[in-house]
Amino acid sequence: MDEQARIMQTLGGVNLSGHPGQGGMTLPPPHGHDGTDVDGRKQDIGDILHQIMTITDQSLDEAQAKKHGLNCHRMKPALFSVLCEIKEKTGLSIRGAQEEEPPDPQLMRLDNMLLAEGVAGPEKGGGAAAAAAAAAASGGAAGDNSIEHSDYRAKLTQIRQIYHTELEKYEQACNEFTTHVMNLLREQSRTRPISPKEIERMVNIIHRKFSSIQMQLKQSTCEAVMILRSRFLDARRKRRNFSKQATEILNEYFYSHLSNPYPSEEAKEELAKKCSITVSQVSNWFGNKRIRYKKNIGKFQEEANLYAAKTAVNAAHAVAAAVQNSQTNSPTTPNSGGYSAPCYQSDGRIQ
DNA sequence: GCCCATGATTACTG
DNA sequence: CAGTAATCATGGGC
Repeated sequence: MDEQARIMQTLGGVNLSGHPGQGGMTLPPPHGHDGTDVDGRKQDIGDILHQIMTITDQSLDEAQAKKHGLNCHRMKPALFSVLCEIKEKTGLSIRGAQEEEPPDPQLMRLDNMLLAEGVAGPEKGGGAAAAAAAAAASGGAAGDNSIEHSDYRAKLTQIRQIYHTELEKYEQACNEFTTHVMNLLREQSRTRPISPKEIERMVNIIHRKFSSIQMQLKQSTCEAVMILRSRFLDARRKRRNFSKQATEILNEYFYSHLSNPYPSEEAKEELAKKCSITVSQVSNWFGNKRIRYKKNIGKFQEEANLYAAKTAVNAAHAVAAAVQNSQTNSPTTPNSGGYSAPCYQSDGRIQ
């Protein structure tokens, strides 16, 4: 039994003895609640503190001995029955205070969220749920930010681990404390009447206290997941300019198909591969480009001319190479960029 | 720090 | 569901 328990036990024992002032542990008489005697109360508290501070193993042993003496006292059974009687009379108020706890809606919400995020619940499902959540958050664009996905999963796993460790700790502490209190009460029940109901009530109080701590844990875990998610979503929205090369390839395609700048799915895939971006990024790019070009053709004129010239040079090179090729050995016509024939005029305008 | 360019998102349409 | 138009939010030049 630890020091605290011994103190409590001693206090209980001494209190019960009804002989304050003996045995080195004196508790002040109950105080009036008028609040006028503030100085006196301070003095009392000071006394109590002093008594606690001056507790020694010796005084505790003395108290134990006194308690033992009391237990063996011939008047003890009579005193015990009187206490039982008093208890019986005051028991009504305790019974009246009985309450069945309805499930806390906030706790349920937190539980549901933790379950949905894969933090609570079975391990295997957790990872899958997290991955699914991540995929859903990315708008279904598969594979485009797998780095963030794994990062997200790793962080979520970390949160999950911390959550479970803490939860376990709380549970253990709760059990330990409950056992401790029950032992204490059992011990005390030898000198004062304690009904099983009271013990149950006490256990309930302890459990409620611990579950409120658990609720805090759940709340902060939820917050952590939320922050992680928002960061993840922010990262998704973060814009990175495409490489110069990629923009060039896209522009070349756009201006060489100015009459119909709608790449087919295959063309998009090819462009995506060439630019090291996703198909949806290619679609975004063309969507943006079309609308921006249409809105201000004048502004893009120079660019259009530039790419028209570029494509023309490419085509010329291709032709030259083809001519050279045909002159040497092969009858086939090689393709410079892999694109279809440009359908632009020399000034870059749509045909 | 401002301002324009630009990639991403969203609401809407056919 | 692809495409349009508007809008958001950031990058980057000045």
